[in-house]
Amino acid sequence: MNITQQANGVLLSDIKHFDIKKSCECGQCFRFNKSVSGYIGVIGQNIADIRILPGEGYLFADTDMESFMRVFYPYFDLGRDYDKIVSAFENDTILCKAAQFGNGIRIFRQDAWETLISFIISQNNNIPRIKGIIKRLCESFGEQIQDDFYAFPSAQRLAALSTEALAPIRAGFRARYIIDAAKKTACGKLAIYELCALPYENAQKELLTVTGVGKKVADCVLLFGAGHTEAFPVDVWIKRALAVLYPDLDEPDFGLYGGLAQQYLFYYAREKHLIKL
DNA sequence: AGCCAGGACAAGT
DNA sequence: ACTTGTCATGGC
Repeated sequence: MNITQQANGVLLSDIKHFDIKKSCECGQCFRFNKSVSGYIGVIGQNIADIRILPGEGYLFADTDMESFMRVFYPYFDLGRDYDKIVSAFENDTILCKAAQFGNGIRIFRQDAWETLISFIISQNNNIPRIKGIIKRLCESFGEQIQDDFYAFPSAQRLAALSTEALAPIRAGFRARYIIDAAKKTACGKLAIYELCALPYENAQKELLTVTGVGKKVADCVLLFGAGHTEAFPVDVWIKRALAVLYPDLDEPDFGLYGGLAQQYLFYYAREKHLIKL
């Protein structure tokens, strides 16, 4: 892996296990969109303008080394050895196949608060509409960064709102869940940024105290927003995938990096259009 | 037009 | 402990 300062940004080259398309479209994040030559989205207060340079790598446009190392390096999980993780899957031929198919998927380290709200919104919903609701949420209550790019609104800001005030984002029955999560986070009852330091079970228990957060949403927050790589969110797609791929096992355990296994299986199930039960 | 969506919850067995 | 209806909205 090479990281070099260029005139118009930072170039990431000679990188294995990083497919920006797969990583942005595997359903883990909702704030990235296709651009002319890559993907563009918001990370905290920063705009990530990633341009694909075929055969060369990725150019992170309009940024410098300092910002790259502080914001993008941790977000895109660049310090992790994915080869090592995948090698731990090699005794599982099914998982190996899924891992090969999904090669390049990285687990982004998203903001825990943003992840909580995003996956509350995700319940009984589809990805295009989830993205729309989150977009309206940011445009309505987040701070403008530049042009059409808005930061994710703070818990304090949303905690001051009524469910009626959220009507414009059209979150439906999830509006009151969002407000409840905001209030618990803003007052400190839910220590959202401590979840990464807690053992998995304890962290999950904390999240389950929020109205509208069940096991699946909690596991998504733990995996995508709190660095708990062992979290294994079970949704309808994973249920189908497990039933088809592991018909004899009722609850397969993929270990410490089950979260990555889950992403591979999820991507595999969706892209291969695995039949319904 | 109608089914269903990266579920959770409450009320019923 | 399992099963079922309901929730608000709109993508396909």
